[in-house]
Amino acid sequence: MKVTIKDIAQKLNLNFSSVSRALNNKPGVSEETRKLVMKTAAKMGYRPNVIARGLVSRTTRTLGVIIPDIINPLFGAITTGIIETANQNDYDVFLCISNWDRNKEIDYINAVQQKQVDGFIVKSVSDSNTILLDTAHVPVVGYESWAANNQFSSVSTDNIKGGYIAAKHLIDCGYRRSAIINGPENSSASINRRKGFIQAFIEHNLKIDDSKFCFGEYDIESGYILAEQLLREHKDIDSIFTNNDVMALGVLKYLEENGISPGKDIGVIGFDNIGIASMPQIQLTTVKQPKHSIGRIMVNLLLDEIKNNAENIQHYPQRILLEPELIIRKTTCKK
Amino acid sequence: MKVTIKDIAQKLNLNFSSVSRALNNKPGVSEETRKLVMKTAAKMGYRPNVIARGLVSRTTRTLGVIIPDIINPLFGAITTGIIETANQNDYDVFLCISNWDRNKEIDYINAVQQKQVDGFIVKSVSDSNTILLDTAHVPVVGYESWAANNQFSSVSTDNIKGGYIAAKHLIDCGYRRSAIINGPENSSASINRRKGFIQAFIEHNLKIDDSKFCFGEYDIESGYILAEQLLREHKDIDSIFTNNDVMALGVLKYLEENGISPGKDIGVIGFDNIGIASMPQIQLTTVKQPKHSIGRIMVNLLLDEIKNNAENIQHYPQRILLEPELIIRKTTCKK
DNA sequence: TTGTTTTACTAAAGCTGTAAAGTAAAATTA
DNA sequence: TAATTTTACTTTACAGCTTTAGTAAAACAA
Repeated sequence: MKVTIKDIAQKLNLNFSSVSRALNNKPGVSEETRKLVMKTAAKMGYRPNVIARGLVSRTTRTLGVIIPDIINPLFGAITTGIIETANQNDYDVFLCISNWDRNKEIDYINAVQQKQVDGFIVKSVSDSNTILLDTAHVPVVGYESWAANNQFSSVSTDNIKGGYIAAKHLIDCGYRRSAIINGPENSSASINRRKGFIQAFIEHNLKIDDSKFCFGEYDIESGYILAEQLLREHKDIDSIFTNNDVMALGVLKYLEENGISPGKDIGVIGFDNIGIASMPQIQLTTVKQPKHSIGRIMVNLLLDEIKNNAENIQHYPQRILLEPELIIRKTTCKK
Repeated sequence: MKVTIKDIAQKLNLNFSSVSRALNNKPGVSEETRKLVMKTAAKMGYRPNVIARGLVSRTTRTLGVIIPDIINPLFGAITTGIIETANQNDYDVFLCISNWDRNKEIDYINAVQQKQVDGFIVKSVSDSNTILLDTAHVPVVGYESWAANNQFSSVSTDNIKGGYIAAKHLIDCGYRRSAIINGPENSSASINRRKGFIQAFIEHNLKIDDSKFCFGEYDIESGYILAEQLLREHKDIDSIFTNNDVMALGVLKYLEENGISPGKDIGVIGFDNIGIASMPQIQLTTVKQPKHSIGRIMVNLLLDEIKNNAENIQHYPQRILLEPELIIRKTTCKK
């Protein structure tokens, strides 16, 4: 069925290792033989079994990528960046979707590691990362994983700064009584964005009330439910900072359904700058993350580490922080 | 470094094949030894190298998936369905994004095939599928590939019917002069949706003008540009059928920016039913595809074929057509 | 006790490829 | 022409695992 170098060798009455060298452009075969081998290989439809090759070289040119969810356009864009950059460097990607499930994440790490990936890119749900690191002796780059574990490199947007510029913008617009719709309580992104947000309020001698922090999942429903809850419990809220755009969409949905005009009646600012945020019907003010670049940078970092690892160069984990950018649209414009 | 069965064998003064049998629960080892091996393997942190195992079994429990784009929520959802179902069956997935580029697609097919995937799921951009089939002797399942090549199985929504119910709904709403914003001219989905659409118009003794068909890419920009063009060239258009929701979003963007009220001034119906379509600010009427199921069904079909292939059971390509469903929202409500 | 069967292993081959070492013939040098 | 080097191969080993065949010892039957 499948053509191997042995089949080629047999056909040409050559030893299979000569065929190997001919195909790999290594010395030790005459130009004549090499050409003959090449031609025969092409004619027979030979495709190297890179798996077998990997057994010898102990590399697979394959990366494992574990992401919570690709329907959230944030991760969709990051994943696209990852896959594109990996492919440009002749790596393929095992894509795993943990669906925010800690156990699934661990299962994936084990399964994919057994497939001998050369490295991992992980957006960890909980911080099972540590386990990963101990058991897998494989280079790893995380997204937003620094706080949890600085044994391996991490890339993220500067979330403190992102929270800060979000708050600063709200304050500049004249909002004074903000609420925050956070992601899960233990999410480091959420923690840092909140931290930066509060910091700006303090710097402007404004108080921000703990009771106006609420926590949920990073999805539309959560945004919707928490908006309802917040606005019911606190009549004085004049603006909401949601920890991502998808949640902000939920907030906007609630506002729309209840005849509350975002921007006028209440300010809303999100995080990520997903595509839909720019729709004229939405016009969500948000903090942009360089999503595609995040993917690209993570891969480049990982490939570096893989290379260093192969050459036994000492590994120093790096933390890369990317700049957030304020995108002002219509959901914040009190003045 | 990495623990192999040989390391375990050496430690226990056993032959490595006894270790192999012990770990795989095959007969030929005493219960005592088996337990000892198991315990030692766990203690030493042994992880089987499934790659090496695959060399012997000639399977990798890996699928190759080639998709044009995962930021379009349609493919995001299909891909999620694929990955989830694959994982439930202990398969991993190489995800490749062709970015609607025919050559990239071919490159991917070659690259991934060399990694000995057990099967392919492909949403082909052009129909390079044929090449694939000839060179790769590997089971393949396509999304919307039947018209192009019925050598391998294909799953899709019944696009003719989808187009039909879209038109029927517009007619029922009282619209009479529709335009169609299609995808690329050679897209089979686009062709079939248009065909069904026209059919409904004919059945209702209505005429639909060829000059109101236009073609573009499946993205927001295309929808935007073509809406502008259509409405400039044809003042009488009362409704637009776009071949997917993302394009419809572009149309809605144009309408919003020009003070034209969708639903009232002009009817808009999309295709796919992506998440944002249900946002109150959007409320896009559309034809729903069972996206997640499409992914699931493709994987199940593929795994069946892989199994049959292994058992040398004759392969008959199947065509699976799923039911589209009309989702009525606010962008169509003339009456 | 001898012969047979079963048990519990070991040895070796094979999956596909790379790489290092070995060899015979051709080409070069003295 | 003989000695040396180069060329073009072949042989062998190995990557990590499975599988088949082979073997020695233990268990059993006659």
